[in-house]
Amino acid sequence: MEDPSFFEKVYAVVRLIPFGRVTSYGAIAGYTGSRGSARMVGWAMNASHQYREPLPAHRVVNRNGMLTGKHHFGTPGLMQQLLEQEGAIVEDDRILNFKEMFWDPSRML
DNA sequence: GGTGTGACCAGCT
DNA sequence: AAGCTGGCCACAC
Repeated sequence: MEDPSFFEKVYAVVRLIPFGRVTSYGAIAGYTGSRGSARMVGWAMNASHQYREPLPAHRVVNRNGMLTGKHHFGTPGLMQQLLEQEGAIVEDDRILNFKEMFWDPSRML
C-alpha cells in the first residue's frame, strides 16, 4: 500500500468529518501527530485539489472558526455556502455556532 | 542537501 | 487590549 503520508492521515480525518460538523487544523494536527504542525494540515489541504476525490475541506477551519481557506475553493463564498447548507451560521467569514459544530477527531462522536 | 513556503497556534510585548 | 514573533513539520525547487 502507499506509505501513509501526513497527507493521507489528514485526508482520512477530513473524510471522517460527519455532516454538519467542523473541525480545526490544530485538532487534526494534534490527532495526526504534533500539535504545532497545524500549518502542515492547512498545507495538506492545499494539495487536496490534486487529490483523487474532493474532500469536505469546507468543514475544516481555523481555531477561531474563521474561513481562512475560503479563497482556495476557487469560488469565493463557496465555502460559506457549503457550510450554511450544513446548518452552520456563517457571518463575516466566521462560523458563529462554531462551538456547537466543532467535531474533535479524537472523540469521533 | 539547503532554503523557502504554507488554508496555523500560542505566547510574549 | 491588540499586534507581532517564533515554532512546528512536510514538500517543491
